[in-house]
Amino acid sequence: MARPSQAKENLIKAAYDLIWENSYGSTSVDDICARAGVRKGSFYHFFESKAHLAIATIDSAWTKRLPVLNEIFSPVVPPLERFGRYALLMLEYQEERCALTGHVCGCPLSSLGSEVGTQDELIRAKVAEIFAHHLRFYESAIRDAASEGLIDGTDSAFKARTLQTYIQGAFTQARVLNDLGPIRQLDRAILAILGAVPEAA
Amino acid sequence: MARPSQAKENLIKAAYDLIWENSYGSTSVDDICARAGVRKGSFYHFFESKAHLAIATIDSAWTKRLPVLNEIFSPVVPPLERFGRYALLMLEYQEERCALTGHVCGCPLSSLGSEVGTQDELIRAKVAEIFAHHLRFYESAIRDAASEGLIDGTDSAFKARTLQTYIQGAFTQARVLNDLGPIRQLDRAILAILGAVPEAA
DNA sequence: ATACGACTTGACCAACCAGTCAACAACCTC
DNA sequence: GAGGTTGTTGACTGGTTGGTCAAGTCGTAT
Repeated sequence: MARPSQAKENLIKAAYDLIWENSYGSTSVDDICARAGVRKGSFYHFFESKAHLAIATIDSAWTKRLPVLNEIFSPVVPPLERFGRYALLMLEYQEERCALTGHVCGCPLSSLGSEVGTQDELIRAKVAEIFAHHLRFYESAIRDAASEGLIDGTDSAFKARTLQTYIQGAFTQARVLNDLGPIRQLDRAILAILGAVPEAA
Repeated sequence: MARPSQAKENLIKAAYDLIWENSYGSTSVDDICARAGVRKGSFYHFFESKAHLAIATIDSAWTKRLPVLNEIFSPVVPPLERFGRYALLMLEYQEERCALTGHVCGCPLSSLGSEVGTQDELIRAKVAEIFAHHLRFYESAIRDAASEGLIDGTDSAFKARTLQTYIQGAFTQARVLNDLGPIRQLDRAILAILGAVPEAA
């Protein structure tokens, strides 16, 4: 039935890389097609618009990220250590990207969401959706940490939101300053925000 | 000598508003000229490129913001109250913009810096410069708070950086979620991050 | 083997993009 | 009021933008 084709996957990968490294607005459909080795006609066979590709890109990235988060934030892992592992993973991703592109690229979701947030409601909502998923991991780890007496347990939801806001800020700042410093401090700052003594690494 | 003209100021104001509300990439020189009521030829009489206008926009905004910060972060104001006033001002700005545009717009510097950070080094560096200025206000207030015994005084520089990262995250998140919530929580979260009991408002 | 739908191709479009330019108008100084 | 500088105008360019389309190609289920 289906004629086998890697075009769709190639387009998603190319778009993800180009938008992350540059920006949504400065990445043209032609750029994406060129990197993917796909003709523009095929692009519009798979995606009805550039915005729809961006959304597919987010979905694809989330599908790949979810099992990783499930592992890191597994209830088997000591609650505070989950954040340590998460911070380390984020640092590794950023270092890898930075080595590849010569720039600190920050969070692809954050950058994209901030760029088009006021203009493309579909993309904005999709980014917000993924953020909401992340928040659940933070909340769960914070509640577990509180129940083990590792941190103060009042208003876990507020702590989780604060943490997410901070993490998002770290990525944005790293990109703007073109400096991995904020990502390197992620681990320490998370523990500080949670009010934990930094010995759970 | 100089023929009086408001064109330059109009262009800066128009660019500031349009880029803040939308994005750098999606704001064309024609758009800016149209809103400013200025012909494109005049644009290029005052600015050598779109990027140079963006930089002039940042400079102009900073020149207007500096005396406000000097007042809020005056040594005359109790250290922790400075953050409270700052948070309130930020909320007022955001509410005003939101009412005007129908969207939570976040921090214009942050959004712009994140968008073009990997592509335009001049703009990126200019945004980073303004961030560095802000950091000094935070550091000073934190040191003052510590010397008054209001908060723990170990590693004020780290606390200031953490705070700035958080504040930046709050703006980005507010924009992406199209929700003033993160800005409304600014006051409380800042005090929590500083480890202060929330009674200095 | 044939037929059908999934995929590909390259040419095409109108709109828009940042930036240019030569001619012109208004102001200030002298 | 003459002259030089500063600001203004609108038409122009060459390239790029997101998106379209008709014609073709290929795999596969029957």
